[in-house]
Amino acid sequence: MLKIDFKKELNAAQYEVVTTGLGPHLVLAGAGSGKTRTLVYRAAWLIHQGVNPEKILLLTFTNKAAGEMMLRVKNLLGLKTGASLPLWGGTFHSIANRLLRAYGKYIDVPSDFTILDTDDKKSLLKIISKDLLANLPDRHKPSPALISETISFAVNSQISLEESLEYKFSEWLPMLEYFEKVNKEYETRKKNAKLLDFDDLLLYWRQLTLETRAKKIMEDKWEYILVDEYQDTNTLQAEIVFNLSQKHKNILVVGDDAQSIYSFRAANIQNILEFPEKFKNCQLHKLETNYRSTPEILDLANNLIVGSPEQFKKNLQAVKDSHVRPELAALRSNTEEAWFVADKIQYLLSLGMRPNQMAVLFRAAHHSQTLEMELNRRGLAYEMRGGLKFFERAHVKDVLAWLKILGNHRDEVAWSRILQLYEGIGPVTAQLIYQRLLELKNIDDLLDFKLTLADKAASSWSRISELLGILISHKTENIGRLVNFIIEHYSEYLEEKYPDYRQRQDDLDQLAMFASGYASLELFLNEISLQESFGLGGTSQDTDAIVLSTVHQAKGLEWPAVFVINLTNQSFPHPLAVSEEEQAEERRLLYVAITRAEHYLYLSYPLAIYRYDGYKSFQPSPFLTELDSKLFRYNELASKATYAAQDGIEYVPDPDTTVRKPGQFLPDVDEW
DNA sequence: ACTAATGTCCTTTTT
DNA sequence: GGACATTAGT
Repeated sequence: MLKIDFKKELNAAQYEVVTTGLGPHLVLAGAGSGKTRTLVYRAAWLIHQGVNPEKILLLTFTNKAAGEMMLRVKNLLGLKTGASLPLWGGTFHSIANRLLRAYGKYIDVPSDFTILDTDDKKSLLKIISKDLLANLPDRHKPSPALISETISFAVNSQISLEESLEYKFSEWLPMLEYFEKVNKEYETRKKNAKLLDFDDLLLYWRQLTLETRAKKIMEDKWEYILVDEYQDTNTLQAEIVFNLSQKHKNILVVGDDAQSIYSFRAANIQNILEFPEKFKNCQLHKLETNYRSTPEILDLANNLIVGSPEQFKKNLQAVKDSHVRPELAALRSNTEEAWFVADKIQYLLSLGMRPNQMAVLFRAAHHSQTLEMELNRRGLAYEMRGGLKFFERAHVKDVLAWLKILGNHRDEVAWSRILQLYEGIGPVTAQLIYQRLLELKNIDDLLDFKLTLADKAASSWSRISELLGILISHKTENIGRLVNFIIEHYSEYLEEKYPDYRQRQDDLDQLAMFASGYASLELFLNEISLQESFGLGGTSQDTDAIVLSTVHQAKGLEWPAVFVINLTNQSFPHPLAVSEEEQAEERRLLYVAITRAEHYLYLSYPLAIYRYDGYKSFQPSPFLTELDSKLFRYNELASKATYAAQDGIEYVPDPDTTVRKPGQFLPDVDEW
């Protein structure tokens, strides 16, 4: 094991946390204060103290964060990158998945369950919804997405369906009974098909912590629990943490209440606020030194968060040297905004900055579209994060559905997806076939399974069973090979349905390549459903590309130069965020965006966006116009729009304002 | 029962 | 501009 000079490599506050005694600890860590570093060193310190690494559980918020943290622990301990670390670490969902595969039997959860992602969940709810209220036109029924959210929120907050409905979509309260019926049926169908959704993973893990035998196993397994991003845990997760730490009481959680941005997913800020009451003799620590950003950027962030009703008071101090003030730019349209960003990027590149030192952040995944086109036009490589993931793309899911059937032939969602790809098979026939398929004991029985169907459906079924025959007989072979069989069969449909089939074909080839690295079907299916694997979908980790990301996805990351675009009154705060709490969360979201930047920060917004129904004009985000104007450098339009907004006037740019072209948005007043 | 064509609505964030 | 629901036709 490497020798680590803890005292030298950490600041005083971090050192205190890392080397603190046992028992419960709450660490309030501001943005950029070395939160991850502290957690990583804490794990290493415990190990240096002679703690068996297997006794440590490290819970994080995203798989990316987990991967990075495990890597850093390894490096710190002097282990090779490829070496396996006996310490368990991951997201709540991925740990739950591992546990349930092993110990689910104690609470009647089959070990070979399939995980439903959000999209799968919606399709199952859609099937059920159709069945239950066939006579009612859809416009009078809540959408599957709405039902899904209501159920999810209820489970994760541990409240009733009624309370969840009242809180989230009170206008649907009159149909509560329908929600309950759908939910009940949803539970039944999941059970029959051996399906677990994301919420079930947490729900059953909590159940495991209450079951005597499983509880003992977990207590023997972990004596030290470390949790990152605690401000974004939900009620269920907090209960799991509480139950897990009852025996040994060695629990250390890190979080920042100013960065709580997941309440839509039932994150409960009370978890962190009430931690000291819930855990007796809890020690409170604060990390208030920011190592990331320049004082100018921090001033802006602090000024923004002043308007937030925050419970724990922190005062973030910068240690970096002063630099330029952040720049605020208003542009006449979203096209101009894209030119502006692209011009600035090329300017920074000319200063010698690398593409991967820059990121463009935005509120919603589709806000990047115009910019993407512009970057493509200029031949600038970028990596898109947020929005549809590789494994959520329609064609990828189609191919995966075959593998899922192979792994669990009762998977209703996968069957329904595949069957309806074929001519002559719609929802009704698909359901009929599925019901018959339930008679099968084993997927192998499918080889001599006979069905009577109408002409078109019958010929489709024979094509389906032909492929299944091939797959079943090669079941134990390399997964990449299986995927190739499926692609061969599927490509005809792909070319017909999608004009951009070439690109999609590439995706599938990548999938085959990726799949060939797995030894077993179970392992493969397991991992993809929680998206634990990186580097798929056209980009790999170490590509030198500009990052385009939603603010949510950017959480925990940092870049020397950050652009936050589309900061209009119609997107930040998002118009659907109406309540005071939601507005406060939008403010924290912008806070997270701003605090990602180390040296350069550009905030911009278009005054108009061209859409299908003509130009629509916008005003600057209220979060911007309320800020102290001395904190920015403004371009001409931005200063006019800001003054107008402060006087409560809508600003429309003067048509005589000099119109600029791409390449003409170089710095007006750049000071460096 | 399914498909193709027409009409209508909304447009967030994610494990 | 696109997802999705409804409607008319096979």
